Amino acid sequence: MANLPRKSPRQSRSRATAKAVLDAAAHILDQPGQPDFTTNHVAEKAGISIGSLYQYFPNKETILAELLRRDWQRLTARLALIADQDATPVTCLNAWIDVAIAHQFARPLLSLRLEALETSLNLSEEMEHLAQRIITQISATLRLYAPAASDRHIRDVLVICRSLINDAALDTGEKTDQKKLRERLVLAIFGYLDALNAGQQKTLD
Amino acid sequence: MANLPRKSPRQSRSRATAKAVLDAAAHILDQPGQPDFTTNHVAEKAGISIGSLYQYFPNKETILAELLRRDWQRLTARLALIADQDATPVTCLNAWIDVAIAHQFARPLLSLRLEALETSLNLSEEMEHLAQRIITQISATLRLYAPAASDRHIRDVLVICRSLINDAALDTGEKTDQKKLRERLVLAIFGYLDALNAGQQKTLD
DNA sequence: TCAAAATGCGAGTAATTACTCGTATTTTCT
DNA sequence: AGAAAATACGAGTAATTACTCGCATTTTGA
Repeated sequence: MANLPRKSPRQSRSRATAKAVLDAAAHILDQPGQPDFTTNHVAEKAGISIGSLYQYFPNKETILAELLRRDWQRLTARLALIADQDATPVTCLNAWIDVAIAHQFARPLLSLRLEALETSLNLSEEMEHLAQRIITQISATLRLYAPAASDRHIRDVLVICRSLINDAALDTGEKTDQKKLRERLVLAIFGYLDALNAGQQKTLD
Repeated sequence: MANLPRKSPRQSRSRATAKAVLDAAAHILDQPGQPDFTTNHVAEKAGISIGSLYQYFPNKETILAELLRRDWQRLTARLALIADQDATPVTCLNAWIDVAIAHQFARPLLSLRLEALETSLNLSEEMEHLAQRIITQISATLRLYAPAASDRHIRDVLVICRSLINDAALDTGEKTDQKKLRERLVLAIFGYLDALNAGQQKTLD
């Protein structure tokens, strides 16, 4: 795998080329079935030559990393926007759920596949930091609702959310109703947290 | 991809060969990092030649399919055993949780990776049927606890269980405590179902 | 206008890897 | 024992695919 840094696009022409690559890659990865995600195919779909592709992406992995970076950045930006409005915990959580669902439904399979690569791809520190900040915010809000929740409990809630949303994204047959998905997410999250609160009270008795 | 049927092992020697292949494959897939799951490597780890491997497995996918079949069969057999004892719903559910956790912890990464292949691999009808039977049993038991649960709700509970167990399997750092995982699973399952029951009662008022 | 820089091109290279096939060895069975 | 069947072997083949490099074309800037 080549790892040489490539020049970054200076002219608008080359910026369009780089964008075409990312768009084509995103499109390919959002298709059902096992995607033909080869560099040659990406270049073809982007309407450029394979040589041009490698002028701005030093290797295949870089394309995925950039897609993941953009996806993640878009999501975290929206989540942060809500957090900054310091509303009540429940309002915050509800808004976050909406954002997460909308994000997943925009490009269901793409999000799903990028997420699967999260561990194998090495993200930039910028991303790591951004991610940590969002998780901290969500954790803080969740803990306002369930003060006794451990880090593990918080993580559980996030894992549960992801799995339910991902499962909905896999529903190719019948279009999953976003509103109903929302209701079920609320059920799962607050079900878990309420049970946690109740259990904690019991031990406090 | 060759698809010719190969002869099935007749002598004990060849049965050992086939077993060695499966054992090696399972071992490779249970290692952390991206596994070197190539046919040549599997044969090498199994201590046999690549030619011998292809004498009993017509192609690479067959190895995975057989691994998945065995894994799934072992799990469903244990789950069915519990269901046949017709205990109370809660007792059943608790026993099932223990089985699921033990199964996952036996070969954490292997289970995880085989599960990811579940959709792309085409399982035998025998497996499909067996799976459906187990799911039906679990669904019935869950519905005894939460009569108002829809198919979707049942599926949610199963999805939640899988995700929490899988997430625990990924914990390479600190060994996740099985007992604590159990408690959290109970929290998630009954939290969801209790919330469902409560919500249903509310609309019935 | 025109040289230099930037960008585009795509046939070709090198590495990987699933899978074959002719041959050697071992086991079975009479 | 000895022929036939079963099993083992592994160098070699064919297909795929990430990536290069020399050259053509376009854009920039003075």
